[in-house]
Amino acid sequence: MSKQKKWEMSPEALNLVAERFKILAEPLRLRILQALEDGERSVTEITAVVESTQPNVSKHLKTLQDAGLLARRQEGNTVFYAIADESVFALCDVVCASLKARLATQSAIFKG
Amino acid sequence: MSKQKKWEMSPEALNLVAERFKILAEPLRLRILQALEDGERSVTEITAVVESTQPNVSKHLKTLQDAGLLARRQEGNTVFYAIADESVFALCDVVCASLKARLATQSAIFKG
DNA sequence: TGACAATATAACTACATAAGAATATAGTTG
DNA sequence: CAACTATATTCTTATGTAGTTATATTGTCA
Repeated sequence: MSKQKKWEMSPEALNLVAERFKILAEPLRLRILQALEDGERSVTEITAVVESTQPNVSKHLKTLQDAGLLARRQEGNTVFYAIADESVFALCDVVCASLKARLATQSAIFKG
Repeated sequence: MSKQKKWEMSPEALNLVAERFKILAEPLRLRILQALEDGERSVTEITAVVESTQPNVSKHLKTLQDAGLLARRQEGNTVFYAIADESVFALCDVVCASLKARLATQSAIFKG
């Protein structure tokens, strides 16, 4: 692992970064992103996949779209959402690897 | 950019990922991590750098430590905290790049 | 136009938590 | 032990927001 390069961010920049993390800090929103991994889907489809209510899903979809993570496309009566920023998957992968490493370390404690 | 590999995570795993994002979704916590980028620091030093109150900083330090992101070392009367999980910097870099790209796109709209 | 379907919005409730203030705990030094 | 310093904890207030329910909006088709 090479050292990350120096992190020179203003407090204002950190506020924006924190906002992005906040968007991703909701399990249902992560499930929505996961549901769209293979391509666009309608609101009804997403609602079924993530097993929530339609208004709740609509609200989260708006949040994700406002954050620039989703794109919206309307076709007649139905609205399709799609991933607009693939970096979310990279972020989740990094977190996942970190969590796995941590759990492995903790688990090793009990193996004596 | 190559496509991320398929994302097969259970809802429970996504809950854990969301929790990690939630830890990072606080500007002051990001500033604390930034303050520790170059090595360990005492609580007093951190409090001065991030310009907050000591109790508030202590609480956030505990949150970060509980999440496995910081390590704690006590020496006499003073306590030093240090980064325990370098992945946080990688995460911030990814978010930062994504935000920059988005702002560049938006800004281009006004350049005609 | 009227009935229907898909999506969005509004009002509300419940819960989580950040920040501040006061205090407690622990370690040091005289 | 007493005085002091560094850090942690407790309690409170204020704010944000996820989820629910009800309703509004928008589009289609008869």
